[in-house]
Amino acid sequence: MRGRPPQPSWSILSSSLRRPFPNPTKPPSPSRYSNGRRSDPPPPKRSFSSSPSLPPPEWIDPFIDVSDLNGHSSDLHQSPWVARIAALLDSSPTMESDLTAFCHSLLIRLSPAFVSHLLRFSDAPLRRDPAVAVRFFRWAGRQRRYVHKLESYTSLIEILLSSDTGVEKIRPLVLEIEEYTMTIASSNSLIRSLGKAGMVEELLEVWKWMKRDGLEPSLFSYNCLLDGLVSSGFIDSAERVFEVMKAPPPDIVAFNTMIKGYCKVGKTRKAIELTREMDSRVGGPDKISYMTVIQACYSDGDFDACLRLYHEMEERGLEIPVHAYSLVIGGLCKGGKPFEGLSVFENMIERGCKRNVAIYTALIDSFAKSGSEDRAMNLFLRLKNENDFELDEVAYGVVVNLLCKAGKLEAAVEQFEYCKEKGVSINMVIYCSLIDGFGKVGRVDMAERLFEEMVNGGIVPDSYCYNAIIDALTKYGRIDEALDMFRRMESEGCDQTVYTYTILIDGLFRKHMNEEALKLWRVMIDKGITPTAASFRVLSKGLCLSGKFETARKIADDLAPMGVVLETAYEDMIHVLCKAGRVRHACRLADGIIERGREIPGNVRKVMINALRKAGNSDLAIKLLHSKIGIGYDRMGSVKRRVKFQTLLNG
DNA sequence: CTAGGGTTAG
Repeated sequence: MRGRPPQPSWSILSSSLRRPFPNPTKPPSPSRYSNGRRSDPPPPKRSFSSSPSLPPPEWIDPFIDVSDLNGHSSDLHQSPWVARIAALLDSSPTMESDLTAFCHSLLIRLSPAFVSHLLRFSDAPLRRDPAVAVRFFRWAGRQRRYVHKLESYTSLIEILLSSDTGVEKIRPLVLEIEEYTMTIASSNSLIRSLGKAGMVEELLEVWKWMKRDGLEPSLFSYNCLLDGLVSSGFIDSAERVFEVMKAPPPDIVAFNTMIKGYCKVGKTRKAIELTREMDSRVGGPDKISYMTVIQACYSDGDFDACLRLYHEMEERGLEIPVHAYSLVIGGLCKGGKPFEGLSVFENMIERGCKRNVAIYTALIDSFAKSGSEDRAMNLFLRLKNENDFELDEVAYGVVVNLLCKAGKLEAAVEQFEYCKEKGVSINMVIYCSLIDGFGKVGRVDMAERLFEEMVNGGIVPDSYCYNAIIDALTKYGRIDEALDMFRRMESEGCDQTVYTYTILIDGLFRKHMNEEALKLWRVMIDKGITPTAASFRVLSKGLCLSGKFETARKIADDLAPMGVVLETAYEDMIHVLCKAGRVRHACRLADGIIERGREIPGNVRKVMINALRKAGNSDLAIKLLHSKIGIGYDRMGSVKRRVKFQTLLNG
């Protein structure tokens, strides 16, 4: 539950949603104006003038009525003032005084509608520059006898929310709105933009004011509220709103918003249940409902569900977006089923969907990883010769990687050089595959050269790259240089991972630098890096083979309270000991497990039986096979004890 | 008279 925001105060919603707000009297206004809460501003009084000798300044409007000229009943043209004022709106420090001087010399004042218009329309420079918009808004507000329209507030807030302005700057603006009488359009606009920005507290304020002014939220209002709650992670609140929606009842958008909400918090099952409910309530899920849940299943790694949902979409005759195909095919590819992926892909083409590079890349990668390198390469070469596609760096990345993994370094370099020629950007991933590939076949010099070429090209290597080069150096005995790289990583601010440590610990043990290896393990633990089963396997192997299996056992014991999942730690150690022919030690370790009240798993017994047989001790092997050692119980006094391996060794 | 979904590599 870490990182989850606190639930907003529900009281506001529950009181206002359950019964209609009566709104008989308006609260006393804190406004400095005498006409109660602000609604539209008072009509500007033309009689006002600061100087009796001059005509009064004129309030200018954003539109001019030209209906008299052309005979149409109502024809509005934008006033030429709009462009002239807009030209003054820039980030210059004298913007305010320029505006004042301009208006003063031409005897004009900007009407509230004029200001609202400048804030609303996208051709005004204010859309791009929120800071200028705020300055203009504040300047206009200081004009004599001027009161902002509510729409100016909503437009300004929209501008601020679409930029990266901090929430703290927007909050006070929202609070100023309290004095206005809400309109359905303004409250909807606010609910939508506040919801998008995750300003749920403010959104609920607006909701309250809306109710206060006797406005019934529309379906649109409800849906924006739901979306706001959902995108801020308040799924419980959204759920309660959804449940009280009666008039209007939830529509397909409301359902889809809830589905998104459940998906967001990881409740994919609940989301799918909701799609079932849609059949009887809104005439069934649509393509967006399906897209949302397919996306969630994909993120969960539940690729079977992706495929099932896709089939459902087909049965219902829904239009299947390309992106749905991408997810389904991508899922099949990741799940190691490239042939099934290909068949869905063919369906997609039949239906006239546009092919894309991402899907091809996924297919190529999947074929390669499930052992059909030839097929993968053929597909790639076919695409390369077609002119419909520009293969990107990801596609080349996949191919370079597959060639490297197959040990075909010359072919990999060929593609790499081709990328350079054709201007396909060479990124870190491609370098990384090559470094790893050359390292794995022992051409450490090439791996090093590529690493330096990458760095000189301005790429800052990440942990994958460092791990690849460290692995190369380590595997071919250059442990000191590997350790140099390890330190370089640290000084460059690149995080060392559990893989980095695993590689080096393994390398150190290979060089019989047992103390250093153990020390490195401790450094890793101290840094708070969670060990993996593989990392412990490397450590325990090294320790066991150097006769320190007590130390290994103790470390495994220490890890358990850390909550590290090393279910197979002891089994791994027994494996290592058996493989090294130290069956006696393996037995002692197994007894240690028994002493802690655990059973020895069947596969571990099998390993021990095989080890005994290999060591030429087939008698003991058979005895173990037919005994209850490690799994059954002995009667010792009144206490149940599992039969120990000791009994085997004692004859 | 608005709103709800969005991928490929080490």
